[in-house]
Amino acid sequence: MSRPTAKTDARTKLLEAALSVIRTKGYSATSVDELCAAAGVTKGAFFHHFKGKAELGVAAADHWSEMTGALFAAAPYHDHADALERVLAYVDFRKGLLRGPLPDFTCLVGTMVQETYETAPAIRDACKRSITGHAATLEADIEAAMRERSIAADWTAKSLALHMQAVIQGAFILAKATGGAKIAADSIDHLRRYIEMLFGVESGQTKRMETRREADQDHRAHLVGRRDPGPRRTGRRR
Amino acid sequence: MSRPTAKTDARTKLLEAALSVIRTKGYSATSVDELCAAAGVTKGAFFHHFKGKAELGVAAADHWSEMTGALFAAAPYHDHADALERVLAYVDFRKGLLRGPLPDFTCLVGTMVQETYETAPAIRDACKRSITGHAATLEADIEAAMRERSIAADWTAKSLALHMQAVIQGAFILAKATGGAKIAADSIDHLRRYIEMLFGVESGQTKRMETRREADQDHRAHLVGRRDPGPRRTGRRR
DNA sequence: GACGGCATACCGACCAGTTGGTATGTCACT
DNA sequence: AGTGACATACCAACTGGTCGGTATGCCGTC
Repeated sequence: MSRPTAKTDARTKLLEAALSVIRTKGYSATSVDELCAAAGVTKGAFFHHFKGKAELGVAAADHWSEMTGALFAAAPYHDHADALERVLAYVDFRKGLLRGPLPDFTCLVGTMVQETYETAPAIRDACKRSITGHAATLEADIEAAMRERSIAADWTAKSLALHMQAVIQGAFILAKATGGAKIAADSIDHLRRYIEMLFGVESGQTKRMETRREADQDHRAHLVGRRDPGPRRTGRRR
Repeated sequence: MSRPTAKTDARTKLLEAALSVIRTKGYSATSVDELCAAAGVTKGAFFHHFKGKAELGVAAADHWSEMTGALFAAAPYHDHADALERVLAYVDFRKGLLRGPLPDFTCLVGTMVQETYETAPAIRDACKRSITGHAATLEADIEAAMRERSIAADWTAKSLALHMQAVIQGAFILAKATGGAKIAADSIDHLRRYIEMLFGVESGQTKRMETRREADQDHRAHLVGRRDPGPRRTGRRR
């Protein structure tokens, strides 16, 4: 049924090329010819597998969802027994991904949706699926954390999960604007601090009225190998 | 020096058209011809004022900085005597801007930089100037708030100002993906709560261990017409 | 096990329209 | 008569997309 030519068929090569090229120059600026050249296939192959450029856009977003889905599913942040720690470890994991050239760690669908939200509904929807689908994988942990820590909040697990995505997407934009990842890492630090505060974690970070003078030094220390001593309390309330 | 033909010269019309068209379809997908048509001028006028499309991109970003700079400079959030309240009022102001069609309230430079960060350094730099320049206008208030509230933190006013921009930019992406502003408003709510928590504001929002059952109801109440009872302290500035 | 029939995967020349950009001209002021 | 502010006409390169063709595998039939 699907053992056509061999290992890497043209479709897969085109999809893989699309991720790389579109993340570098955007969707609109990426031409079909360039995509074919990058994938090492001909235009005939392109239009054999996709009805047009727009369909490739959708397929690329879906492919992105699969790739990132697998990456996050296999990531170690799930290992923590404590739900809140899983959430925080997710944030750390995202921060850890901010390495290498910008096109390698920024988000395909975040880029694409900005160019297509008004002009290509099919692509926009694929991007929406990708983002909200990924956010949904965080909801259970956030909810569990809320339960475990007895958090009664006027925000929902879903809204926090989406907010986390917003911060990450925004961090990518700042990174692209400044040409470096540091600014993105700083923003993710703020996100982590926010989550800690939401859940009442007393980290060594934000304290009031104490004029701690070592504060400025351990700026990034909290993420390299950070591991909270353990769940404060296994118990739940409610 | 600059009273050429009349009220709205071609350059200004092109710039204004650029804001609208680029925000709708992105920079790459916007053609010079379309820009000219939208501005009601000819191609000759375009290339008379700009060396090429890239130069228009830079000029559009600079124009955007001027426009938004004036908007925010004239905005009422500066009126509060309390620095923290100015910062929070800024957040509210940003949230209040989330009205009408998406292309009307989303950010030009946030869109452009995603398409040009690797291919057009001049545009990227103009976008960077726009974002960091705007963030810088928040720094003084944040710093003053930190002083007034005696906050000793391991984050800087600058990093918080930039984080606020990241959240807003990310919120725009989510809004574009979902086709609505609500998701962006929710994210800005989270941002507000974060700032409140950073500064130790005891708002009616996130409480722990109290099983408040009205929490779920007043979900959006806190921003529609929110106005803290008044400055906590008329206190000094610098 | 050779056969024709048929589908899939891919090739690459070609097309019409669009792209950013140019060359030249007009015209109102100064 | 020169200059800034446009307009018109035009172009070469590129755009997304088409189309006829080929190579190869799988199938039931004889």
